Amino acid sequence: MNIGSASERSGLPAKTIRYYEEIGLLTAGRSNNGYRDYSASDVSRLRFLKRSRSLGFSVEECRQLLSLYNDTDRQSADVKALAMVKLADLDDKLKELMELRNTLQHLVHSCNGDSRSECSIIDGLADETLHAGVKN
Amino acid sequence: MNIGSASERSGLPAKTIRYYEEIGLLTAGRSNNGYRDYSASDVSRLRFLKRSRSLGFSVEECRQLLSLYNDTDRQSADVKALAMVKLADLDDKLKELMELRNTLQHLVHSCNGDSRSECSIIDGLADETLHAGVKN
DNA sequence: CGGTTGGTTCCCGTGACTGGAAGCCCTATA
DNA sequence: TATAGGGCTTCCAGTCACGGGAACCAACCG
Repeated sequence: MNIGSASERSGLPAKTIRYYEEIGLLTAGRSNNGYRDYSASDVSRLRFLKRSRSLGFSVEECRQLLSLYNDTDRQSADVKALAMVKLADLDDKLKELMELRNTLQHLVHSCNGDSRSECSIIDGLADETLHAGVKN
Repeated sequence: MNIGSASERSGLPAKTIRYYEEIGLLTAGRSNNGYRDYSASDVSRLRFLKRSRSLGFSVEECRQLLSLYNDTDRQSADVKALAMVKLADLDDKLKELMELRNTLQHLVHSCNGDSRSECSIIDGLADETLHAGVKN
């Protein structure tokens, strides 16, 4: 099938599929007219990539996952190890974002939000000691 | 003071400070020798920028915040409105990341992680119906 | 006077695409 | 059969927020 159908069936934009080929993630065959030609299993792999990307794996991590996907002799422990690292990354990122959110919420709550110029958000952004203060 | 001192006192790399000047965020004066020359209030603004960036504001949002910072006649409601939008963005992002994390954790838990090739993580990544299933 | 450090500008690279231009290929319709 | 359209191709540029590094000038130290 042409790239348009593969795009539709995988949910990935054609541009992205060509990009993945360019970086050697997934190379399709070519028809006589020069068009890219995708098989059903290519579409499966594209879907695999889409889902892995949407779960926060980087393209390089997807490259590893895809090779594990393609290798039917792999050990599930290898996959699990990769996923657990990613899970820990996500937890770190979540923690960081939560702290950030709490600091910002603290700033928002402390601001009157009226027509006066005094603004504790601005003051808080200017004063880095507030950051540590919020953490406690 | 030179850019090195401004960098040290603000905590921003010199590269970043030059970049901010290039995009018109904060323009410093120049000494006779052509070096950039920073005042104490420039350093305050740089610190303000650093903190705003670290709280998840984009450079364009920082541009707005900085103009509010510079404008002593502003109304605190304007600042609060901007901060609240950002807070809502952060909440959205957190929610999305949490779902993502839970899906991944589910996949990790369901995998035996042994030497066999059967791997429910790989299966889960290949099968998008699992995603909806995890949400419920 | 030479060496080191710290400024300057400029350009390239990052990650993961997205948009757009120029041109080929295929099909449907007048 | 001519042509209009849509889909496909490649290539180039832009995104965001810088970071690395080259080539060159300025300041300072011994």
